[in-house]
Parts: sequence; structure tokens; C-alpha cells
Amino acid sequence: MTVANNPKLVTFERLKVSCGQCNLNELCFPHGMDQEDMSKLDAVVEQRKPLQKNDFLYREGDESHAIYAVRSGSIKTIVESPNGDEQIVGFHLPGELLGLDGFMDGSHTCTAISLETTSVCVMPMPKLEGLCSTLPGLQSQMRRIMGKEVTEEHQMLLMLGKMSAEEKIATFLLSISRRMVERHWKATEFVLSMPRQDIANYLGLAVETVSRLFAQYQDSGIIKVDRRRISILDLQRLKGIVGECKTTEARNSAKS
Amino acid sequence: MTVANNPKLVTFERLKVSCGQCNLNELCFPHGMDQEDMSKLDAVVEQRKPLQKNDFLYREGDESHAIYAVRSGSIKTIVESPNGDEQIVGFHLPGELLGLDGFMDGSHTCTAISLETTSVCVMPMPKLEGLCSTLPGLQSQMRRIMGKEVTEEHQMLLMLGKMSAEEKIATFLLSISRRMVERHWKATEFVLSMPRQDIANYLGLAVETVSRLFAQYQDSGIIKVDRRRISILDLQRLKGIVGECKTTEARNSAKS
DNA sequence: CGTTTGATTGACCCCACTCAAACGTGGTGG
DNA sequence: CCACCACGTTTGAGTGGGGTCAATCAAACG
Repeated sequence: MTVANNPKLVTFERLKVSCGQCNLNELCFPHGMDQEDMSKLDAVVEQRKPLQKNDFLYREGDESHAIYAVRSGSIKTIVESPNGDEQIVGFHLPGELLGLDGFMDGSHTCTAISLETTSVCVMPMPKLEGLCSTLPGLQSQMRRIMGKEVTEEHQMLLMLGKMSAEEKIATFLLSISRRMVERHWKATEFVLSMPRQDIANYLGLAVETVSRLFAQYQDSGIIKVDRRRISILDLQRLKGIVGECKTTEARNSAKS
Repeated sequence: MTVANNPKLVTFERLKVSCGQCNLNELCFPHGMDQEDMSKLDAVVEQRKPLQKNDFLYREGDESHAIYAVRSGSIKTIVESPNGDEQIVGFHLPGELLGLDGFMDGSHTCTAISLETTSVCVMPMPKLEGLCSTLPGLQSQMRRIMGKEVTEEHQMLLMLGKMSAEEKIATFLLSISRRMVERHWKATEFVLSMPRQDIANYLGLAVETVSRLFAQYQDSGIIKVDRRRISILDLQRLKGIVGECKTTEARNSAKS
């Protein structure tokens, strides 16, 4: 329905949409900024030729020029180990940011690959830095964004370190569901943009385990699986799998 | 030998040491800053009463006032899961920073606990922000620090997601060793400040597994273990365990 | 159509966890 | 100074969760 969420439309209609007009701005970088600041931000945001499936947005080692926001489509970020295998460290949906890994020494420490046809907004670092010194709000915005990244990665460490396969899958589905709601999509029906292989990699599991647990949850009547299309039939039971107490629920309702 | 690395001395001698005089400044926040900027930073750095073992520096949910640098001793940071168990997300040695998890919404999302008697430098956020707007270098410094945090956590995700117990233990020992060298301590002989339980938690393993692998590596002549005192006897073999190809070595030599 | 790629399912097995007990070691008080 | 206790660590035995291997199946594509 919306422009931003349909890659076909955005690709062929017009490339540049101002942040003020973008329906994702509440989720994205401009979150909480006033009209004036947003229009100044607008001036530095650039558009980029849409990425085709499996295109690289950037690779490990590439010089870091900018931070990126997904406008439509989705992107995975991966890090590579010394002995060759790779770990997916994040899936990025429309409105989510990436590229913060390049801040340490000016070159990216992970690789970003599109999962489907994807368009991104580019915020060039030099210009963004310049803007930061004039707009006091932008600086704290940057901090918030990086703090969010750190916090999210902590949650992922918790998942990889302490959760069983069942809990991981449930957590993953709930995370996607929650983010779908944020984007005003249905909480209980969505299409995963990544293959099973990527889900497994992300969760530290084997593909077969992911497949088996999807099947198991379907048999239990918790979800319905049709290839990459997922329907959550019993959200409460899914939440019950990840943790008995209500901490998660309390935290979510407190945030919104 | 050095003041900063001996908690007893620093505690009873004098609390405040300027960044310029601190032998950790090359590892710490001031890394790369000139004398002038450093003295301005000095003006906002505060000292804090030393923490006793198992004291909290801050807890999840606490309001975030500052970022902290370990001056002596060590600190662990942990996140808690809905169902009660916790994951250690980092061990912080002298010169290392913590508190960045509070940047998202102004309250900490993890808990910091000292592993031994520990003193920290406090950099209050409001003052630091003020300084950022006048010192252009400080802003980019902040970014570097956060970028480093993100990158380190990516490496940890890789470890938790893809490594076997053997690789995890080897990686852990090498990480400690590398950081000891940075602090001008011996690369091959050190005392771990955390119990086995914490190592196990951090690596996503059971205590028994950690114990067994330490024993196994000792039997193989790779390390020598005496309670918490570790001697690395065969650094090359240890590096061999984490990855067959030489990427790690190449990267390290390229950086230095 | 055949081919390829991704997903599922089954059989088997191994790594790492659990449970349990023994073993220092350090601290405490008699 | 020694006896005692508490805690962290080690070691052994047994088990199960999830990985591996292999075959099958279903879409998508040329």
C-alpha cells in the first residue's frame, strides 16, 4: 500500500523522498526531530541506486563514508571469522539503520548484503558531522542510535549464549512480529525476506533445526508456515516459550 | 609495578590522576588526543570511591549519568533475560570504557559489577556533551569508541554463534593475552580476575566444560593452569585452534 | 520439460550439558 | 595453630539436544 514498503513503486516512481514526507521517519533517523531540523537533515540525505538481491551495500574493509537507512526491502549484515565461516549479526528492515560498524577506524568491519531488491537512504558522514556541530539535537540523536545498536546486540548475545533452539526461534518470530507492527504491518502475518539458511545462521542453529521447529510449532497450532509466509496463530503461547515471567511484555508496553 | 595497575596503591595514595599523567591514556578515552584537548577532558573527569568486589557500578534500569573508564581492577557487564538467567556481555580491563548501553533512552540496559577491588574514572555525560560541541576532536572520538564497541560485540556474536567450545576457550585466552600486551603486561602469564563460572557464562558454556578444556590444554602442553593463574606455553598452537588460515595473524601484523 | 535451488524429513551420532561426588583453598573461630 | 566450613574447581558417568549426513520434495527458472 505505502510507497516506502513497495520496492517496485519506489524504484520506478521517484528516487528522492524527503524525510518529512517519508512514512518511516518515526522509526528512522529523524525520530523525534522537529520539522526544521528534519529539513536540514534532508539536505544531506542522498539516494542511491536500488540494490538487487544479493548486492553488497558495503563489504568488510571498505572505507566507511556514510550511514544508511533502509527505505524498502531488507539487508543482512555479516561478520567473517578467521577460518572462513560467517555469522549474520543483523537483519535490517525499512527504517532501520546500518553502517555504524565503520566508526572505529573508518573502515567497515562487517559486510552488508541485500536480501531482496532494496533501496537505501545515504547519510554521508562528513556532511552529517558538519550538521552535528550546528544542530545540538542531532548529536544526541546519534548517541541514541548507537546506544540502541549496543543494546540490541546485547540482547542478541543473550539469545545466542543462553537460549535453547526453541526459545531462539520463538524470540526471532516475536522480534519480526514486533517490528512489523512498528511498520504498521500485521503482527501475525508476514513474509520472511531471508531463506532458512540465513535464519539458522543468525540464530546459531542448523538449517534442519529451524525447519524442524517451524514444523513442530505448526503442528502445535502456534504458527502456520507456508514457505516463507508465516502466520502466528497463538501469540501468547509463543511469548510463553521465550520466558515465563512478564518482563518482556512490561518492557514493551513501557517503551511505547 | 605501575600505579594504575595496582589497586592498593591507587586507592590509598591519591584518587585523582590527570589523564595526561595516566599511563593508560593511550588505551583509554584520550587515545590520540593532543595535550590541550586532554587537559580540557581532564577538567570534566571525576573520580569515584573504589568499588569493592561484587559492588555494582550501575544496574539495569539505573539512570545513565556518565560513561566510565576502568582505572584499576576489572568489571563485568551482564544483561538479564526475561526468565531470569543472565549473560555476561563483557569483561572490562583497565583503560577500557563502559556505560555506552545507557545512550538509547537515558537508562542503562545492562548491569556492571566489579570482579575485584576496582577504581573507575567517571566522565559525566552532560559535561562531556558540552565539551563535544567545543572540541571537534572529541565528537569523532566518541564515535570511534562506540564503533569499537559495536565491532567487538560483532566478534562476540561470531564466537557465540559459530565456535566450538575449544575455539571459544582459545579465543578467550588469546583475547585476554592480547589485552595484557596492550597494557604492557606479559602476554603469556596473567591472572584471571573472574571465576570459572563467569568465563563459562560469558562463552555460553557450562563451568565443567571450561574446567575440562583448561585441563585438556594443559595436558597438551599448550597452557599451564594454576587456579586463576594462566601461563600460555604455546601461543602458536593456541592461535591454530581458533582458525587454520592466517587471517588473524595477517590482520594483527597489519594493524601494528 | 530438465535443472537448480531451497526446504523438509529421517536416521544416526557426537559434543557439550547435567548430575553427582570429591577435592583443594581460603577464611573463620575456637 | 588447627579444625571446620564454605566456596570454587575438578573429575567422572550418563544423557539428550541439536548437529551431520543423506534422501526426498517442491518451487522457480531457463
